[in-house]
Amino acid sequence: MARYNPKETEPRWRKAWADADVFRTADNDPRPKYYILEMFPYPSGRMHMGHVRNYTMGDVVARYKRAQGHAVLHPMGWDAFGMPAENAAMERGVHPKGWTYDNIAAMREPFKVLGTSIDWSREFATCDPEYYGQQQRWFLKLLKRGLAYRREATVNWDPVDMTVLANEQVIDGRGWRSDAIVEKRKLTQWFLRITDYADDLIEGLQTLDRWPDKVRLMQENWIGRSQGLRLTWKFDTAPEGFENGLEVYTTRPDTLYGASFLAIAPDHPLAERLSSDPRVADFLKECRKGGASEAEIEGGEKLGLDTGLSVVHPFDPTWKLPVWIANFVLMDYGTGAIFGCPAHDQRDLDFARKYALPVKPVVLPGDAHPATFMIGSEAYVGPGKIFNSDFMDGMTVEQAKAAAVTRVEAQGQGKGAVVYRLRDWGVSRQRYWGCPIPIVHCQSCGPVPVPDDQLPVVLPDDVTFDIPGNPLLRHPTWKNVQCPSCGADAQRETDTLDTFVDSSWYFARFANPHAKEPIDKAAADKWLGVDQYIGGVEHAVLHLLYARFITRALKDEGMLSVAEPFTGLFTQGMVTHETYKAAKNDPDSKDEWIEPACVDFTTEAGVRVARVKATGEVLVIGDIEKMSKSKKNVVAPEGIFDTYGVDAARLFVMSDSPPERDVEWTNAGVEGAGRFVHRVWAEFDAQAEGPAPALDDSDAAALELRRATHKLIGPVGDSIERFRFNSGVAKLYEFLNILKAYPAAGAGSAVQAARAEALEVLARLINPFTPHLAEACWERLGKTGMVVDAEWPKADAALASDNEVTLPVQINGKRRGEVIVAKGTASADVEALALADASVSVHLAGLTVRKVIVVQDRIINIVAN
RNA sequence: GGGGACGUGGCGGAAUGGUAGACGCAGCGGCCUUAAAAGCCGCAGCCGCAAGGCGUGUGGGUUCGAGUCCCACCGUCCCUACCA
Repeated sequence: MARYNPKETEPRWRKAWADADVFRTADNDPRPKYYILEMFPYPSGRMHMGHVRNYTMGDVVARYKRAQGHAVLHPMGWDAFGMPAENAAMERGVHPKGWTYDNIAAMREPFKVLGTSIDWSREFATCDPEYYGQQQRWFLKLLKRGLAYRREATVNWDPVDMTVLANEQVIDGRGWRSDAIVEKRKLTQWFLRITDYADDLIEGLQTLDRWPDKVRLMQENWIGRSQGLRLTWKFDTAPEGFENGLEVYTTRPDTLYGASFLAIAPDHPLAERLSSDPRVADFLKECRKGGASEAEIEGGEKLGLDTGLSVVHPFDPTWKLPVWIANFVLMDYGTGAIFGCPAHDQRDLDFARKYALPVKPVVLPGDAHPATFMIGSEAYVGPGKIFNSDFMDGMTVEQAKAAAVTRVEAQGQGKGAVVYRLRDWGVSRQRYWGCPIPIVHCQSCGPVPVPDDQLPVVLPDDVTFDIPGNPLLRHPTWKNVQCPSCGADAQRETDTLDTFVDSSWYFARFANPHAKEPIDKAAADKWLGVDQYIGGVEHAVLHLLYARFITRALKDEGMLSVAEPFTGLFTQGMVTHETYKAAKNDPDSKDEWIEPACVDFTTEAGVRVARVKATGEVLVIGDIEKMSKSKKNVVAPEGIFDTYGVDAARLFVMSDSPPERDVEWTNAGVEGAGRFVHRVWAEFDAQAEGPAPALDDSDAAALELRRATHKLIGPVGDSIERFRFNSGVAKLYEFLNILKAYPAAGAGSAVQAARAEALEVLARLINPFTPHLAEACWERLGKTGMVVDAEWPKADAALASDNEVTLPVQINGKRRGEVIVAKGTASADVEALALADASVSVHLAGLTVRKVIVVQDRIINIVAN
């Protein structure tokens, strides 16, 4: 009896799968298709436990669907453009291209070791010219449709690194790498018109019934549709250029009679118009200083300046309101101007109290009296009846909104409008390692698309990173070209595309990764949408929204047939680990984190104590956190594979926690999974070799085992379908405990026959989770072929359902006994049995039975007092 | 400020409104061993010798029956944020 040796077994089976090329997907496979995809990884060069969890999850489903008879597409690629490669170039003098492809090569190995059932023939990286060239092709089609455009926009500019930073890269107003104070700069940038699809993207969410509600809600909030009124206020005396008045946007036209001031954003054109006044100029300077970091907004005080201008109320020509510049008004939402109704908006109220502006309530809560209702320091934002409002008096808030809009529209001063929080997607990046935007700028022709026969626009290799800024911009020759339109000297666009563009269509490219057009429509029609997409929830409003937008845009371009890229979505939790840090005397000193590999544990006086292995120094056990370099709580998968085996690692991440929740990595946990692997093998190893004897249901023990076997099949499959892998694994553990009670008896016994059946089922049920072990077991059973190609077992319905059931008997909801009856026994008979039961009747002594509830085959409850 | 999720043993967690705590980890006892490790067999929510009682964050409600449904509160976590 040889102990199972994963180190020897696992590579052997991976080779067998590769040799047989079992995971290659044929486009002409007639079986029902199933497209499963995990969010493709960034090639950092290191696989981490999050990858193990993500890709194992997908692999469990992929292998299960294969066994269920689906043609499964399970491809793999690399999200390979982006800043880390350029940072490496700047820090270490390596080339981003070499660095990236080296990383891909380094990561491909552990991904293969993980044993996932991936069709590697479809692999590509987004930095392959073959891929990004096709991306340029469809970008130009979007440009032609007006979905891509250029405009001047305010961006975060890092003056040291001389580059634009994304909002996420600005930390407390400083560049994340340079630590320089970030400036707001106006630059001409490329945008994708995602706002054209705002309504469509909201509506589409309703069709995504296999997405988590949470993600759908996050997208809905992010798009932020609001219904309101655009309203133009006439100036009492109009400043030059604003003769038409000042347009504001409001969602509360019902509160127009409660208005007490107008306020414009500091970067509103009117504010700029007035900045010749030194008071205004000073104030605008003050506002810009603040920066836009969240912390500053949080504690930020509301600042305002009265411009001295006044406007006329739309419903009362004698009513004049002051126009202020206020720091809390945002230029890029609505019209950049608001009317303030302090009584019914908290920000307006704060502002009004500070600058002693009038506060006039116009919405009366149901329980309040008009004479006594007062606004203190809290605005009233609830429902009620309108008052103090002339023609709207007595209306509900909703009625008044409609009435005000109608009146304003009739006066020609505005229009009901829908406004979105969502902004167009700025895709320009002043960076080298991205997809070049295929445009040539010509003095006379303007921006000209690069002609199709000159695509792809390939990144030049001879670039330098010794000084900050965009290497493409300072490249001596690359940008100098002739205008494709007029032939004059012209310059290439040196911005590259946001890497989120790369990941917005890769799932469609997998249908045929070497097509001569961006998307092979026939292949895409066969495979899309992705039946099951799996990834982290952190992409809920970034990647997952962008991909939905691009899919729609490409559909409208006729390149795709589906509007939704991912019909099923699952967002998995993170892999966490305990943290360890050196005890410190000075509370202000920096934490010194210690890697788990350097820590030993003992239990002293019932308390778990962590010590540094080498020195014995006692450590502080910190929080359980996402594995990260900074906390040094990372456990490398490769080491775990080596120590415990790949299957044990896979099994542990699938079994310990529900998949949507975080899982804490513990060595004890993976050891437990490893024990299961060995115990499974021991059962197969103990089975007598040779053909199994015939099944014999007249043997009670054998029949018992057969029942357990057939009862197992449904729940395990169900747990995979419903993404409850931990429960499925628990069922397998439970079954093994049952199986062990039936020792491999002498050859030819009924129990041995039942065991043979149990093992054959078990090998197929563990296959999704521990595929290497499953193959070894299958081989041990003497089966021909590999278990990877075996069908999912079918449960015998008669065996899987009991013909006897144990019914608990409750008295007033407390369990007092049980009766065993044949399944489907009539209620009256069950009731009689229950009342006759000795342990029940003891508790009924002195009580009168009022009612007996019998739930067939489930429970009996006796109501008595 | 707005939105969402979640509170079950020492720990991770099971439980279509129907026997709460499956399964695993840690723990305890035993077997095996010269010994240890591994392995195997058992025990194990809490109080209690037991009978029994109490138990799913707290307080109410619906129900024959609530971890599960409803209301309020407390706590933890996540997302989002001067969005007019």
